[in-house]
Amino acid sequence: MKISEVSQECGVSADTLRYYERIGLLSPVNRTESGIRDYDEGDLKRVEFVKCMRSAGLPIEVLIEYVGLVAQGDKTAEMRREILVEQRELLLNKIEGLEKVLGILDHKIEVYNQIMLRIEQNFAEKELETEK
Amino acid sequence: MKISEVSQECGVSADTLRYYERIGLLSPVNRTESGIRDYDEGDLKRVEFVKCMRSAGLPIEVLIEYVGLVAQGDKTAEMRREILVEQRELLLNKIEGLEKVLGILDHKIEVYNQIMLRIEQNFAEKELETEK
DNA sequence: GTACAAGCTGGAGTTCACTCCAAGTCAAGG
DNA sequence: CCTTGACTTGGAGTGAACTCCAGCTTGTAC
Repeated sequence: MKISEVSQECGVSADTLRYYERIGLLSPVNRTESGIRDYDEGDLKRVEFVKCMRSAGLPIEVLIEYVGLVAQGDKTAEMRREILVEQRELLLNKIEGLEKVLGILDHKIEVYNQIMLRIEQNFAEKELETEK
Repeated sequence: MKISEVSQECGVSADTLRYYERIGLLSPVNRTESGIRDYDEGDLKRVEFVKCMRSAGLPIEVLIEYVGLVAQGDKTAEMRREILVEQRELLLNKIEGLEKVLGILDHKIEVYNQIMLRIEQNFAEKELETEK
């Protein structure tokens, strides 16, 4: 599978895929003899994982550390778990913060709805007055 | 109230407060005759609002548009409501996305927990073997 | 009244995460 | 074979949102 196909499949630009590899966020991908990247299923999965975690705002640095630990094998499992637990906690806090803001927005919208209603009523009253 | 106090109170740096004012995200604050900013309750509220919306990732550009409309008075109420509704929708989508990722993280952590458990068991078994 | 902390301005610098570019190599169709 | 489009690299550029700085003025404590 070549880079353009992975890009299409995963919704990640080819530039970004190369960038991720360069900074060590994706382990080096196999190449054809002429040097063109040839992604396999495992690569696909790793790309999807990174994409998913990035979509939740996990910093690239943390993910680099994580994939570095994966590369070091089983003995780093505990450290990886700790990273995941920490990021989970941060994500939960973030979601809770966003939900609060969502509530505030909902409230503000409700207030605007009331205002719009009153303006409409005012308008209707004026219509009536004009008819008199 | 001077800038350092507002900064303290709202958890927004003085630099950021000046920056927000410069780009029109906060309406110009009253000054003492010598030119030093003197924030009033209304300013405080506006700062809190901006801080709150920014914390949820609403883009500065959108907020500038919004506060611009507020400055234009009642006739822009409907437009403001539309902005809020749109941003509410975006925020909701974002939260839903984050919740999905949270679920994935939870699942991954659970898998790691199983692994850690197995490693511990292995360890215990080896201990037993050594005792034999 | 003299330090010195805090305020001001315009502009430059920083960080994060890409994104684009130039210049060269490679592969498939006609 | 030759064109055309996709791939390669290293490095430069971008955009969002601050953050810092130099050089100046102002307010406060002793």
